[in-house]
Amino acid sequence: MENKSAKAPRISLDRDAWIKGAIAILAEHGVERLRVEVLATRLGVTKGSFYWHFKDRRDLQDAVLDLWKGGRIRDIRKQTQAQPGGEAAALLHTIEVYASARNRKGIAIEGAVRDWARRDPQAAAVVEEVDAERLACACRLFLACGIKEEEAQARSLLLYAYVFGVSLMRPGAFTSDIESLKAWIAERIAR
Amino acid sequence: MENKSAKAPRISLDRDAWIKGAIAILAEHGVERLRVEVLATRLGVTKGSFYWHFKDRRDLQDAVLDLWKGGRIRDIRKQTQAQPGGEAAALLHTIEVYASARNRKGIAIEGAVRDWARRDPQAAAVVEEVDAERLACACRLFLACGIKEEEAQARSLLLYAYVFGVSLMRPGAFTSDIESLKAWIAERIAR
DNA sequence: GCTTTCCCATACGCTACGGTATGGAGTGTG
DNA sequence: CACACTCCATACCGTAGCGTATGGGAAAGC
Repeated sequence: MENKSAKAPRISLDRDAWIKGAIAILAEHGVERLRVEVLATRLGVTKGSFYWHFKDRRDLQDAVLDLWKGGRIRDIRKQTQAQPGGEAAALLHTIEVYASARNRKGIAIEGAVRDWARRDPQAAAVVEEVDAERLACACRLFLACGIKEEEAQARSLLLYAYVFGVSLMRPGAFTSDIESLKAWIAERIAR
Repeated sequence: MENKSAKAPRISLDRDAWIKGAIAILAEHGVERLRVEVLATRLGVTKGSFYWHFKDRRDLQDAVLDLWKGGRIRDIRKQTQAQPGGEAAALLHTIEVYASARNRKGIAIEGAVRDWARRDPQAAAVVEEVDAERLACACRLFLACGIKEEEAQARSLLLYAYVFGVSLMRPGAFTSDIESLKAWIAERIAR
């Protein structure tokens, strides 16, 4: 029983609200389940609204990729900026941020996008760009630590491959103290 | 125009043929696209046949998981058996096998299953079992190399996380000589 | 030859979803 | 007040896919 005077104050979604909702579904269920009717229902409207803001489903997907790409590049630059002398700490911090169990939502999105990229060229291109930026950022830090070019590149690749790798493993039953293992690994990568 | 005397000799699929076909689709398009009608068409029959061999779609999926699990466990045990003194070489060989660009089909299946595991508890359980077995196998090799328990565990985790991580990265544009980078990384993990 | 069993085809109902067409309520704007 | 613009609802069509019901042909056993 909704009172007429208390009814929803004409919310009026914009493109961004749709994209954010889409990213949420992406994180929870993957691209395949990112459907316009489902998303519309979730946002409390019908798909009639969707097709006013977007040309079609693909249009939404492209917007999602764009937003994600921008956010990731901004984030990695922020995470890897270090004052002179603090580069090693920044590296450990980066590993910590990406490999830790908090940041759940971000890891879920990351995984969904990477899976998406395995079949979609657009998504693959975006992932490649983001990876390149991240590798470059890490590489800069290693170089600032006095490590020579090729080794810096190798360590950067190892760093991100490891970080993304653990995100899709479940080393739960492997050992009692997973954290000390991760600490050892971080040291081996960064130093 | 099919000649009556030349028509197909009553092929008669069995459960295994369906499962193998399912794995092929899994590798190419992921679980979400593993549909019984599509699979049936691909095998040259209709879904009437499918529902004779399987209870439902889930039944097929479980069979796929079972077959994959068995194969992976058998494979990792075979890959990691080494004569005394050859353990370090076996480790490098393991990295090489899992991280190299050949073995494409296997990597594709691996990726599809891991993505599958992010939403399906059954798949997650299977992945966890396989991971545990692989970690244990690698750990054994490290221990045989004279590395102490905790470090062996850490290195094993690093090994597989790295290997699975590179499988979903595209470090193509990062450097000119990706192979020497991978060689450096393999050395750092194994020795 | 007849029956049983195996394997598959056909036909059906149902749901989910993409995309379009169209109307309509709300909010400004002249 | 008339009009236009924005945002959304409703209705509709077409396709893909799951699962079921049922029949039918081939091979095997009797």
